[in-house]
Amino acid sequence: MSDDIPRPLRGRPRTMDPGRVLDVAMTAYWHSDPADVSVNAICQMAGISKPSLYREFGSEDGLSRAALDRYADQVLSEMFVILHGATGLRQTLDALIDFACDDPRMETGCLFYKMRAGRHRLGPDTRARVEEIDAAGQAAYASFLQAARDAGDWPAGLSVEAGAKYLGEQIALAITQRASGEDPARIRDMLTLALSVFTRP
Amino acid sequence: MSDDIPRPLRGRPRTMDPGRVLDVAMTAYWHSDPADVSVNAICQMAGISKPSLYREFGSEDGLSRAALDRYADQVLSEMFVILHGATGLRQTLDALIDFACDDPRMETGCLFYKMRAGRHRLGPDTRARVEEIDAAGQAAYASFLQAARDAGDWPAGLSVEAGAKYLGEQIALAITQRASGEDPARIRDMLTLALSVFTRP
DNA sequence: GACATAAAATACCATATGGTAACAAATGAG
DNA sequence: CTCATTTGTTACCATATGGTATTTTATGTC
Repeated sequence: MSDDIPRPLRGRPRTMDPGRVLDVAMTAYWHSDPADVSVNAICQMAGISKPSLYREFGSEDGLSRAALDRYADQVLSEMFVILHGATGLRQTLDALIDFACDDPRMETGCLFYKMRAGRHRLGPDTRARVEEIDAAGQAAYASFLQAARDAGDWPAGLSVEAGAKYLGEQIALAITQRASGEDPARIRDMLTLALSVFTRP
Repeated sequence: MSDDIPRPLRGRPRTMDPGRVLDVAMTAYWHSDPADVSVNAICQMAGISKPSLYREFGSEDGLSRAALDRYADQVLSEMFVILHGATGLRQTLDALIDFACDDPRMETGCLFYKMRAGRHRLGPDTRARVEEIDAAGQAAYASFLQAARDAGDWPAGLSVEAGAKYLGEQIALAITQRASGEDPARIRDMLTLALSVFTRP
């Protein structure tokens, strides 16, 4: 994944740190909303000029896509860890509830969900990446639920596909509600209620 | 509610029909997204000039607020009818599911939910109205559920308040998913699953 | 020092936005 | 007919956007 760009031998040394710029962009997109953060604003926050940014990322689409990549690596991966290290249905659902409702990083919502909600405003590359992540997430939910089903615990008359979609949407809803300042206890109650369909006869 | 504006005795007769303009605006906001429709575009679609619109509605906030008012009158009222004419828990939930999943008017989503999702982008008046409608909706859900609870059918350990919030959010989710082109059958399955918590022991 | 090279910043472009000043046209009152 | 009144339209404003042509600055090479 690390691009190991060959540093040139001659020329003015670069002062712009792409990683730092990406951190700025990712945080701004994340804590506010991708549609409400302009490239101008990011340049100002990062203390660089616009052409510097455009040389590195090509376009706004390139920047937002790179920011989303970084977010997937640094943040979203944790959710996949929870799913892949699943021990049992109830425990893993509880872990997901804890993550969605209590993890301080999700206090201002999830960048991926924000981008997905406003995907029609994204550039083609970023949108493609959003759909990729969405599919990966759904697959992870599905394989987790399939394992639970194989282990026995499963409500009758529910397909794994439908359950995965449902689970994903309920978690997205909870995190999105956190971003909009809902009462955390209420959110937890609602998510617990929504996911109780998996663990009740 | 009808403003019965006294038509002046003198002056150029008006050709602009505020109702028609509001219909154009409401439909555009509704079928696209409030944040993606400019006043310029609305003027063009309605075939009027910008100052005409601004004389009538004062500002973009005034226009969007008026459009939301009209939407509440013409569309949202139906949902309140379903709730007030509630006959039983199961039947009314089914009616809500039908409305959310099958009503052709919700095929492109719900203007109210779209505005609520992007409320931070709205002007103060429109946002205030959104919150008003939100509270009214929640109250309607609560009184419906309270009646069901009084009638006997109610899961243990669930407050009416929490149930109302949950119900409202699940319906909002379903309608929002319709707007983003999800498979209608899948949406119905998910909403049915979500609302099954009300009707299962 | 002179020069190629790469990165930086300034200053700009076209476009779009919400909003308005200034003016034209259509009516009733005198 | 003249004039006030009301509406409508044209043309404009300041601001912001994504994006770029141009120039300046800092380096290694010769």
